[in-house]
Amino acid sequence: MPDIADVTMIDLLRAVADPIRLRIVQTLADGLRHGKCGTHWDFGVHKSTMTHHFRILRQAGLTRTVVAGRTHSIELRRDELDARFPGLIDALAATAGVSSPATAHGPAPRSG
Amino acid sequence: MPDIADVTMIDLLRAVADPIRLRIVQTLADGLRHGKCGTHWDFGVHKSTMTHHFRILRQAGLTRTVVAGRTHSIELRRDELDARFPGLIDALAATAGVSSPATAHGPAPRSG
DNA sequence: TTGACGGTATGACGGATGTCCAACAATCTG
DNA sequence: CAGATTGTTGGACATCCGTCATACCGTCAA
Repeated sequence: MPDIADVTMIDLLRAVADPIRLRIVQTLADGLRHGKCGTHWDFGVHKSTMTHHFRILRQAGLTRTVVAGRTHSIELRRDELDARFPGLIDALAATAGVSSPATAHGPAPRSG
Repeated sequence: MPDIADVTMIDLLRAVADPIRLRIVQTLADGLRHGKCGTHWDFGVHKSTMTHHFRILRQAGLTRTVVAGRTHSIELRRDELDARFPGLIDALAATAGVSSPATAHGPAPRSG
């Protein structure tokens, strides 16, 4: 896990410029710890592929890994990232890329 | 140039996840129009390589090209981008990735 | 028309990237 | 110990990406 001062914006952007990894970061943006278990992340890719993505995120300085027994969990390095790249995580976690744009008729927000 | 509604966050992130293109976007963040002329952008790469990067940015929905005679200029689609991805351009344009992180103090706020 | 300038289009090439597979390691359970 | 669970490591492979070189096109100036 790199020192946050050594993390460049390019490192960070390259890490999140992948559909799977962006989804992971957006999920982790809730501030909670999430397991690496395949049951939680169902992207339809192989187990080792997920390991690969988790490694990219960690090496990019985005996440921290917590090992407990035989289960591993990851969490965003939120405070450090917010200090180094103000507003970036918030912007990435925004639902703009997930929800449908105004013109398209996506799933109605179901106000209830 | 794609409709802003068709632009995904992944498109956008892939476009800026390159040193040259991120610098271009950060420069364009001043809201002004900048020429594509090689004299303005000296990245030490070939002319056609710059054309390639400009194309990526345009196809990703980040920039707009204005042709005047034999000179081409580009500008950020700032308003549309801010509406679709709130805070993202601001976060990318921040100097965090440019200034030196060595001290970890960040740029002095210069109260003046 | 000829030439210079600004930029694009196309093809080629080496390196990076995402994916799978098989093997391995560490931990809990019996 | 044996077995199951969780995750990593390494290799292999196809694809994508950034770069260059060349050729080409449109505009302005003689």
